[in-house]
Amino acid sequence: MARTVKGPDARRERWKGHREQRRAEFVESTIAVVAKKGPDVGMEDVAAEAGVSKPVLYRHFTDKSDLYLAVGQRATELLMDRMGPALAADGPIRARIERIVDAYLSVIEENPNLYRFVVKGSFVDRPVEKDVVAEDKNLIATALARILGDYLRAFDMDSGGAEPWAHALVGMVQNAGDWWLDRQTMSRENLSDYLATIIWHAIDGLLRSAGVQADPAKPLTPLRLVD
Amino acid sequence: MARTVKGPDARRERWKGHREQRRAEFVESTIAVVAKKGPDVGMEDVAAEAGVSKPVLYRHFTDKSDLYLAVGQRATELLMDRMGPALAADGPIRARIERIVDAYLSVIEENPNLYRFVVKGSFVDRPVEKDVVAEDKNLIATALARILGDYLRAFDMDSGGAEPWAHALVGMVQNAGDWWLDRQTMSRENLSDYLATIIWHAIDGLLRSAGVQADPAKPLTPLRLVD
DNA sequence: CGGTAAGTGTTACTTGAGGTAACGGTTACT
DNA sequence: AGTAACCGTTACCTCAAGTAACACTTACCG
Repeated sequence: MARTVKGPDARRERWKGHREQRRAEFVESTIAVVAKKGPDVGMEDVAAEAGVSKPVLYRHFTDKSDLYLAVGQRATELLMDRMGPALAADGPIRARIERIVDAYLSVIEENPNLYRFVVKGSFVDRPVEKDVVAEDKNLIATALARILGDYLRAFDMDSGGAEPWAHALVGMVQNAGDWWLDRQTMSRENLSDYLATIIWHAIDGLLRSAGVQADPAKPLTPLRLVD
Repeated sequence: MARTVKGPDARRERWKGHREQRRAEFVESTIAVVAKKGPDVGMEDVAAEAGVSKPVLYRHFTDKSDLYLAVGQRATELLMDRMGPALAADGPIRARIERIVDAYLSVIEENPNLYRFVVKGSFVDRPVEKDVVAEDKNLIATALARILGDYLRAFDMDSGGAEPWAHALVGMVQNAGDWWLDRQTMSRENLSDYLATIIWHAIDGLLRSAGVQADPAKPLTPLRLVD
């Protein structure tokens, strides 16, 4: 008799969630071996770190590009875990900027090899919409652009610059962070302070041209960086 | 009798400068094929574009990394040819900033594939001191840092931020340029204007905190961006 | 005019990393 | 015993970077 009235096949249920967990384990193995050996690790290195052979790896990832993507997504989680509280916190605008910047710098400082691996992964040959680095920058820039745009529109100013300004601000932190990662001629605390200073001046200048005179020692209401 | 009184061997003199010229020709071939086929071209593509076989190419370049370096240096020449006049020109500070930014954006707009090829070349496995993109950014940032530092010191201010601020400003233009290159939702003229605006505000804010109230419609004396 | 310097040409080949074929094994369920 | 979904392995393929090894060309030298 056909078993159509029974539940799902338990042999199938047995493995529920297993593939996702396995994939996550391989991503962690990749992060571990990248930390150890640098951003140029190969699939053989990742497999060895995970204690499997390459065919096993390829059962869970389409190709190396797919692994880059998965690692990039995990790196984004780690970054947002750190930056999220700083983004959500309220307080004096300048201090908030400094905390956000510092959160980012602390992440790239703790695992510079992972940062470089992820950035390198942006150049692997594949559709640009799967570029995690570009996606992350866009995410942050879009949130910034929304806030800047809201402010500018509130004062009947041209908000056309909100988006490029947001991308410019993201570029400030990333490029200064890259330079600092290579040189480390100053402490992270100092760099965060300097970057917060110039970012604040940039934003302050834009607001002043909109007729707003903001106090850096106070919260900027209703400026919100999180949804 | 020994030929020590004669000039150098003409068989040798015949080829004087030839290798440098040949190498330059291969660099131009690379730029041409990259413009046509995109940043992922291989050595076979470059050789075919130059009308030679791969061994000939490898007589002039140590490896692909060496080709990346040579192309990056050529791209830097092209960039400086365009930016040099803008950097050297005097005039109202804000307008100067806009011309410099526009010069840069015009270069990456004219040959985006070359730009991507050069940036991708930064990730080829080799010593970081041969990274032309990092070198170019450092060159510009160092010139900026010198000027900012000079100004800050003239007013007894802490100039420790000059270098990170310079790298931050470079990052502004580069990241906004990358975003614009991918999207192109606005004209280059508009983007240059927006970027000049936020850069001016950032610099103005730094100067104000040093007690300087600069007029964007006037030259900033003795601010010089060229040696 | 043969020898030489410094170039050129070519095909066949090597190397190594990404990726896969093809097999057998394990465990729990039906 | 058959099956689902995982696991293991080695040998192998593919392809782009890079090279070995040969012959040829042109202009100069003695």
